[in-house]
Amino acid sequence: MKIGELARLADCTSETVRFYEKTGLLPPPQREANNYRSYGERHLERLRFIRNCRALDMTHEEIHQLLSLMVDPQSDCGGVNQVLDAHICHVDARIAELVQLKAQLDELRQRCQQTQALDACGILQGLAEMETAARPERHTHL
Amino acid sequence: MKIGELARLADCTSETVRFYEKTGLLPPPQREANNYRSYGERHLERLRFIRNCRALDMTHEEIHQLLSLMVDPQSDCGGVNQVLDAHICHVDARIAELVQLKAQLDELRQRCQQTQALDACGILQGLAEMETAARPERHTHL
DNA sequence: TGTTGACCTTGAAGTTGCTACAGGGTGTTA
DNA sequence: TAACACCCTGTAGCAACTTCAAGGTCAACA
Repeated sequence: MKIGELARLADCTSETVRFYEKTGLLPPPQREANNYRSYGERHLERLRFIRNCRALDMTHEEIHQLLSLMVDPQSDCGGVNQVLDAHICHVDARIAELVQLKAQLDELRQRCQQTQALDACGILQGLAEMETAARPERHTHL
Repeated sequence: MKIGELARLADCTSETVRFYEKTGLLPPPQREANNYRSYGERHLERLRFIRNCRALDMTHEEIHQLLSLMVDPQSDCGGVNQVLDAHICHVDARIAELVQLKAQLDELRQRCQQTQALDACGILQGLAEMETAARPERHTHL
């Protein structure tokens, strides 16, 4: 099948497929006489796998790891489990960050209960006076 | 004061300051005879304001809006409140997305309780079979 | 036969908010 | 005079794509 059909079946665009090929996530397919890319079922399976991982917000690197761990039929799925556990930790960490951020924002929002002069606005005062409390470094990509 | 001192006082780097100038978030300062940038208190206040907004994960565009809304001393803070409310909505939306994602990941993780052969691993099966359920479009930048 | 339209090709540039050079100039101290 | 910390400009890199430009291919229709 051609790239457009593959993309449709995996719910993405042709550009995304070409991008995955360029970055090594998807192996280069065969070409037809007219230089069009020609894909088979294996490609579709792999692309769907990748898209599913992306739907779970995994990075390309995490996906790469999974794909590498899957090539050796002798190996067990311990590595796979580790990658997933680590990813779940990222998500947990990001949720915690955002919940904390949300609390800060709510507190700031409380400071101005009605429309008033700029000078009196508690939000602007808050934004001016906040201690640029060295914001926690990102440990996640989310 | 010179750029390095300004940056230190606002807890960022000189590169970041120059970047803000280039993108129009910070106005170009005067220059000394040697072409060094020369900043005053007003610049520091503005930079701190920007850094505080960034610490709250606002985008440059949101910050731009706030800064624009602040220049007219006649106006009230209704616009400011709106920007903040919209931002809080973004954070709420992102938290909801991630919580939902976390649930999906936990469910997937359940499918493989011990290290086993790749073929049997419920996680890999899950990743292969998941319906690429057109993942919800991002409405936020977070 | 010509042409329209849908599809394919490559490569480069844009997105966000910086960070990290490279290659130079300036200024103070030893 | 040299070392060193600081400043300057401009460019490239990150992630994961998206968009655009400029063109090639192919089937169908008048």
